[in-house]
Amino acid sequence: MASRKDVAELAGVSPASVSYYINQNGYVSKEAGEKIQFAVDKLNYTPNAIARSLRIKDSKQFVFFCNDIRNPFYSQLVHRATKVATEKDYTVLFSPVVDNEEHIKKMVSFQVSGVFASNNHMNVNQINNIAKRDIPVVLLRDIDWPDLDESVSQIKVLFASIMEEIVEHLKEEGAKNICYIASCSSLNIGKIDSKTTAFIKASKDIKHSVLHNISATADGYNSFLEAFKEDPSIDSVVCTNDGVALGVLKAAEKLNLSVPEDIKIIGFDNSSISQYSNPPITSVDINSDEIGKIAVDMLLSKTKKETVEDVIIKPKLIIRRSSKKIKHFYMEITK
Amino acid sequence: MASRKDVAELAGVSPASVSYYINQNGYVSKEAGEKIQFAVDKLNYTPNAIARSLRIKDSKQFVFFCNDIRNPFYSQLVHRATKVATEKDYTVLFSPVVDNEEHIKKMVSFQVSGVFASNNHMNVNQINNIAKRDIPVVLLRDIDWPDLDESVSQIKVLFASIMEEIVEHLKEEGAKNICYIASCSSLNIGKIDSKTTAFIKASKDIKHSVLHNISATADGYNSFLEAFKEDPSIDSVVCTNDGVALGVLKAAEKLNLSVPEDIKIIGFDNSSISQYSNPPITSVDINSDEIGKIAVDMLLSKTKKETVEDVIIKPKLIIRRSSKKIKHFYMEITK
DNA sequence: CTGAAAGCGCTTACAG
DNA sequence: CTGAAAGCGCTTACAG
Repeated sequence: MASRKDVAELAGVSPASVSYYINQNGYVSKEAGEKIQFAVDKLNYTPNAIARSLRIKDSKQFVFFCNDIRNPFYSQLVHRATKVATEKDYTVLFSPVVDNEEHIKKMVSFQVSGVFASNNHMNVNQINNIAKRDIPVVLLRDIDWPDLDESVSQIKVLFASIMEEIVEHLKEEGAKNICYIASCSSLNIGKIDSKTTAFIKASKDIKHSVLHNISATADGYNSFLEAFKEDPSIDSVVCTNDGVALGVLKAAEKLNLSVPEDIKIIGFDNSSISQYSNPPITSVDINSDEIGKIAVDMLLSKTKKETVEDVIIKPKLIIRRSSKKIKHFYMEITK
Repeated sequence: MASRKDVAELAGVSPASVSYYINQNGYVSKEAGEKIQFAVDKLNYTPNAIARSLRIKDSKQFVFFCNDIRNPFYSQLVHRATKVATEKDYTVLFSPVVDNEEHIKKMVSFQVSGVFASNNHMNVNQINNIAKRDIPVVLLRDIDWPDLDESVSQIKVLFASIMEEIVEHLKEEGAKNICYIASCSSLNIGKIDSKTTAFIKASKDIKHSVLHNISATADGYNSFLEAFKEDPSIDSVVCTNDGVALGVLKAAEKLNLSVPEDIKIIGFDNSSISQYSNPPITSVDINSDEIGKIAVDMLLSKTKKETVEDVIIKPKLIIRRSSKKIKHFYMEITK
């Protein structure tokens, strides 16, 4: 691997001039520039980003802690975020390991320029420790943490209002007993996500129940089979994501229940699964693509020490045939 | 941010001793160790990974170039790979930007320990350039590159045999005209992926066609609508992934075609979409989870200069109701 | 316009 | 058992 020194030698200039030339700062004569460019091409030289990072005390790497990119919500978010980061000449360190103190420390120790995290599987201290090191942090807030370091910027999704809208819609369609299938675990105190909290609050006037710790399609399928056996009066299921909703739909089919007549199903994320399943599934559009872009933009602003306001995301309910009887069949395909 | 020097001062030892203590090499007395540990805790010290990387000329970062993690095949692969890498104390730099020469150079310039790439959206030179820098490279081979640097290790999926199996199966079910929907673009010479090549070869005795450059569900939906309008004799569709297959299924529904009687549909990746859709979709299990683990294991071995054999993956055809009339309805749910 | 020099925070052979 | 010193490949204020 050619280093800056090799380039300088070949070009017959000092190493400093090579730096000045590469970074387009400082003065370097046209003649010297040409010699340097020739040497750079010849040696296929790329500046060592690690050395540069150490010197300027910034690696231009953002860390993304996302518990599970197999969830389309996150894969979309990370996809867009990495694209935007790349355009701005940043690079992203991705990690799905979110509950290991040592690992988090390690990721951050790469003199990282900023950290994005979704807080449903982390704890406040982990986030606060990063923020205390003066590293910009943007949090996709799922759980309300009163003692969060105030330097942390948040992206908040308005689950309270959308859950009210969902419950209202289900009531209009005749729901009497709603089951919510949550991805968060009920066991960990302080880890009930705001989606679940919002559901419980929105359902105070109607019979309801919550199933915890389910996020895969297969788990949705099995857990609904079980839940329905225990309580056949369940007539509506709201699911933490579309994959789970698809599992519930399949379970309903297995139980010979008609959707939406016997059982109404609602998912989250408005993924292609919900648009294209049969019947299409009512879902909530949270625009994770946009959140990915927003997250990087916020990180970038924080990097420049600009003041960054928290961002509020207002989800949209997309009603489809899994929750509403629609007389004339039509294709519910958005966009 | 506390540095090693701060710890040394607080503990009353030399910076070198701190290093020896942290890295568990060299000798440091029990007494000195205790003082150092105290200082580390007090200052919440974490060694600077960038400085360490520069010194040992290795960042313990792997780069993953994956064109689109929104595709469940890749999100599963990357998910598992990052988990395994983390266990081994490596970190992963993820990038979906795969066609930008400068960006690739930049990622690699972090004194990276290894690179994983899927080659369907890159070119040989990009890969060879990395390999020439003596960086371990593992390639998920989609396109056959004769002039690939021989230091590159490959994971090859046996598409030839599985495509034969698929075409055979479709013929048995009465297929006369098969359409393959490919994600690769036909425009770029040398970029036809081996899946497409394998399909064309397997279909030499039957009428067939290929649609290019389609990888999202919506595109699958629209492209099939169009293709069927042009050629209503199409009775089978093989799709590059399950998402596309779901789109085709929806299009068939829209056209009032019965599946599998009028039109047989086959997807790829055996994702939960294919297992849980209605009807369930015949698909090909490639075990991307396992590939993620294998990729990191190979990278790790190459890092230790061990000889690494190429790996052959044999996909499995999972037949479901979208391609085969099954008399007694049952749930085709694997695992 | 150009280069010598200090320093980013580490590791590690070497001398004591 | 411990520490002074060289060096990883850069950037950048400073002197010429």
